[in-house]
Amino acid sequence: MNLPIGELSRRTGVKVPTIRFYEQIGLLQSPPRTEGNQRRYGKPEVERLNFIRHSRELGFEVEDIRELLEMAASPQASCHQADSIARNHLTEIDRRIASLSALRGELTRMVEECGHGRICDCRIIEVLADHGECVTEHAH
Amino acid sequence: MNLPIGELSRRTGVKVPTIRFYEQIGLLQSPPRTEGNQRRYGKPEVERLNFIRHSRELGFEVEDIRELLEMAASPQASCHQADSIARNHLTEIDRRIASLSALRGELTRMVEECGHGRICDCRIIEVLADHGECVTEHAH
DNA sequence: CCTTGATCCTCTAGTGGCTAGAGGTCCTAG
DNA sequence: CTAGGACCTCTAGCCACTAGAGGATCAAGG
Repeated sequence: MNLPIGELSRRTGVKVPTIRFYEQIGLLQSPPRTEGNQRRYGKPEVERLNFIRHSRELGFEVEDIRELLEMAASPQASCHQADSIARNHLTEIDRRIASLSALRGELTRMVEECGHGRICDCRIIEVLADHGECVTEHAH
Repeated sequence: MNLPIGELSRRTGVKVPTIRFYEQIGLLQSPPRTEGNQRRYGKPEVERLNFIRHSRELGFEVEDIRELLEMAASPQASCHQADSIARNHLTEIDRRIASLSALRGELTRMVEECGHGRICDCRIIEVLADHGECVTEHAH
């Protein structure tokens, strides 16, 4: 277990530049180096990076992950804060889903009403322009 | 109709720096200036900017909007391309909704299973760590 | 021991779509 | 003529990476 960065990358599915980036912003600690200045990682880093990857996949922001990692490091503490981060995130996801669904509705209507004729009669352009006429190039 | 940028901003709901930004990236043409070098806008710009704002609200990317604007400027052309842009966007929206919903499911399960006890027993942290034990701070 | 080529290093800059701030000029009402 | 609000340009920052230049190191084969 003395993995170079490429191997850590393969085991976690996190790209090499991203790993270095995580180190730079302090999500990962600086690992020990070889004499030739190359990073070498152990098992704890594999786990920590998997934790980060999974959290990112679930859409948590880096700042949230920072807190979640701290919590994970003190197993005897209350998990109230973790719960709160997760719930806030859930609310945000719900908000995004709602907004995307509304948007989907408007887009669907737009596309369905398009008569596939000239731009001038196109509902898509019309809806975007938000008024009853074609938008004409303005000669000012 | 010889509006300063602040008035254009008020009428379209697009912030002043954003208008200047749109000009910089070529979404809006450079308007005429006063002797004192201040921008003055007319009605066509109000319409064009409303078109842009509405498109952004619907989640279209700037490159898409660039094309849509070009189309809107040639009203006799076929609207096939507009239709295609809108359909692609709709597909992308569907993809995002699906992905967020899946994520919502996992998050909900996580939050519901949290026993509100110690981190060590917390499903949230456990799921994120993706294995059966608490993640412990690695002393290397 | 030496070469080869894959992997590693650091550093800078770019992505998208803005937003913020510094430091200065202009416009207009009183 | 002055005050202060609105305007100007320019640079830098946001998020979470990604790309690329230009060079060093490592491990395996000859």
